[in-house]
Amino acid sequence: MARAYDVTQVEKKWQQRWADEGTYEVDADDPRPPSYVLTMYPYPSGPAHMGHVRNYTFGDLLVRHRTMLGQAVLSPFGFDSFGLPAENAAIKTGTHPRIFTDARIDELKESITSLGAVYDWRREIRSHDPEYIKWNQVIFQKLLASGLAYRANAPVNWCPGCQTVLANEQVLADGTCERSGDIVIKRDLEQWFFRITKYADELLAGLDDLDWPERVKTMQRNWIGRSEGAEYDLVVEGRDGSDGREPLALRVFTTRPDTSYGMTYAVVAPEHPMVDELTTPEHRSDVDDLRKRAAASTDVERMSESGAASLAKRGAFTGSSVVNPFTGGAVPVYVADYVLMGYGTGAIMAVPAEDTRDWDFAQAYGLPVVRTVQPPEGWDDEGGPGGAYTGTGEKINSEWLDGLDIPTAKARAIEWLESEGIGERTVNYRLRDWLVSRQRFWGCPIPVVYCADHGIVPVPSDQLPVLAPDDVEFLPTGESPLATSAEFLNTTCPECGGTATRETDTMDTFVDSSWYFLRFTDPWTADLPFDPEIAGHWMPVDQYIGGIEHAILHLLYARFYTKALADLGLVPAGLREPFARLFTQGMIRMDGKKMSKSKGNLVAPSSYLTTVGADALRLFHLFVGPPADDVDWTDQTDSVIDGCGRYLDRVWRLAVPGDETVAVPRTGELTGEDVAIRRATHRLVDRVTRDYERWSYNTAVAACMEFVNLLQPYVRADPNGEVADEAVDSLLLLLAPMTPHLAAEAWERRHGDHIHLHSWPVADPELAAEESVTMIVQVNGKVRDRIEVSPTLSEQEAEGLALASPAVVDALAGRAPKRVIVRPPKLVNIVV
RNA sequence: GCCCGGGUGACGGAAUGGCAGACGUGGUGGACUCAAAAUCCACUGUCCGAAAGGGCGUGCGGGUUCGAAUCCCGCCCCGGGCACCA
Repeated sequence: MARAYDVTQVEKKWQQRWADEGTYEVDADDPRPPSYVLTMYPYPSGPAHMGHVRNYTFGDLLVRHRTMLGQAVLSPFGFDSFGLPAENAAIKTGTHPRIFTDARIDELKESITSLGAVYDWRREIRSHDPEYIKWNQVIFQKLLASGLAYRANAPVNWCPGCQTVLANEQVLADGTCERSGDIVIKRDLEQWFFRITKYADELLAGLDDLDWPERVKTMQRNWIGRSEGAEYDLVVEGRDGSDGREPLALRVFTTRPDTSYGMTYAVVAPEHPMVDELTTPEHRSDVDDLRKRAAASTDVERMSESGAASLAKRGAFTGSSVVNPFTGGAVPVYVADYVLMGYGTGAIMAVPAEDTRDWDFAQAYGLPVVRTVQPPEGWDDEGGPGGAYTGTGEKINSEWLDGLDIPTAKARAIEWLESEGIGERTVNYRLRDWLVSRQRFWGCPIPVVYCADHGIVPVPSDQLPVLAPDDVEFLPTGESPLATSAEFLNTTCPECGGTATRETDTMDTFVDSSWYFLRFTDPWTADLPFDPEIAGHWMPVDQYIGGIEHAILHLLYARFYTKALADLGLVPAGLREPFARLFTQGMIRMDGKKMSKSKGNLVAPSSYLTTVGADALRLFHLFVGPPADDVDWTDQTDSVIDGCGRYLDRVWRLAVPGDETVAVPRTGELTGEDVAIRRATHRLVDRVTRDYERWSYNTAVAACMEFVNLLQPYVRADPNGEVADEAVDSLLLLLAPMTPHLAAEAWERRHGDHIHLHSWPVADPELAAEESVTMIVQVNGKVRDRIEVSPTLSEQEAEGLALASPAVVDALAGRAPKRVIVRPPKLVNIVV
């Protein structure tokens, strides 16, 4: 596409200028009000893709806009540079991950810069940088010292493809690995955890005050999964202690203690520690079979077998019974894999009448049903819905709870349990502690050693960072490659000097990304990860921008880390939330699928940079639709991008003096047309300013296009010089955050100075005020006339004008108005 | 199953109670040109009509209102998230 100006030369020139002049470098002592705009730091996978372009366009626009609004905008950039792709490349090609990663970073950095996105590069972070590793390890040790990091043996998620364990958050709903797609299996391993559950309540409550997309908050709420209920003991029949044996009770968790009278059996998870004790000899083989099957099956298999039909093979009777404390009656105890050891107490009271899973199981095993909530009429009739009833209703078959509503009955039941000492009110969370160990090389080493005498000993701070050695075998063995380096593995105990071995696991890369935004505020302090005061100056991030895919993982971990660091005194105690506002932009789709490397449907931004240029590509991303919406990349997209380039050419011709299509300007008295252009200019400033504030960039661009459509014939005919200059200058200022290169170059040619150092234009409401507006006149809601009226028209005048309109007289055809709705100056509606 | 979004011309979208379809893409016609490109101008929801003009029209069915793409109720479809969590 032939262009009106040398796009490449202009864009390179300004990218160089912004870097050389440090235009977007700010410090904490800057007198302007601080603002922190952050785009999620990327994993460096090579040159930027279209998703990056979209992401960084929004971020860059905000940085430039806020700077023009007079704020000191902190705009740092860094790289989430630890991770599996580099290690997999090392396994494949033998290139060291560091060399591989640094090369990818150079490519990404270069392509980000060529978009015209500006950052304070002095603050650049790479997670694999030894300085960053050191502070990562210091923080780990502080978490360890405070009990927030701990080592435990637990059934963990193992991804055979990645040859490492995964956090719960990294396992998808279908039981596969979010990264490799392999089916995740369970393994019992000794691993490191962060005690995120300690903050479950705060993580939940804190969401209320965040200016985040509602769906992200909902996803986090669901993930934390708080549920209130009660735990109580079911005494095992014959084991109440009266025969001299140790009393034995099964503790269950329920959110519906009000339904206790409907308990017709109890269930324990296959992994429950009491299974052996509960199982009688004649049921031993059934129970053992079930436990074996449960242990061998993956979550995928378990879930594929859900439904009443397959429930029969998923449970077994233990032969024991427990006593329902409410009724005093005994009910049988089953083992079934629909009860999970990891939630609540791993045992439940089963109420088939009011729980669908219990209902299905009871059907399969012929267990009785006792309703404790009155279902709606017809529920149990022939042809009625039948089954478990989980809705509201009056309590029945529940003795002293009868007639109550469910919430009241719940409260009464808990009061009774507590007064009898049988149980108590409890809160359960779905959220599990964060498993941070990874059996991989390319990550931050966990800075502890194991000593036979002293157990787990942190590596002394003067020996940090613990860095991975280069002499390792990059083979995916299921054990960290670090374990293959004898030099690394064997060390001495800092406590006693005796022989010790190092921890060879590395940290989940989500640890790195849980505090990088804090390090950005002060990456220079020598004796701390960052100065708490300076962090407090910039934090929280005023606007965080990223993809929806991080709705749970990164955003939840970063929130946890911020709270933990605040409690450890590393950031001001009052800083409880890292990201005040979050924006999640839509993804780029092609052929209905997300555009990504793995799907093989990438469109490279670089090809556009050399043809239409960065400004046109940026403008396209802003113009194509609301920022939060997905973008469909179609056959038409190139035409739209060309259209954006065409628009910029028109702006160039209007703005750069010496173009023969601009008429010689006139001075003196303003004509009606001059006033109209001036009004349009001020209205544009007002409208675009408001559109920026509400993230409506697509309409802001549309308004600018509309303005050029109006302005172009004006400057080509007989323009007033002052009016035309004000129009063009205002337009350039409004475009400056969107298409920075064009705006900067055109402005420099017009005025000789730097547009991005100018302040944002302000509309004069008087000049923007319309002289006349179009009033719609309707008869019975149908438009019959349009009348030009003064904006300050009175109701009487409006009605008079409307009734006098020939078109209205025509439409009324002699009928008398029944009612006249007058909304001056917009509308009159005559009802007959 | 549950929880969010969303459904408007050929296409991306605009309008959040008051002129539906701004702006752009595509299309059609025209100006300029020897010609093409570029540029500029006009038209472009649908039906009836030569035109003037009029009817219809925002997934479907109802409702509220002088007035509904917009608010309410019910349904259909599409996208996303969650899901043996007791």
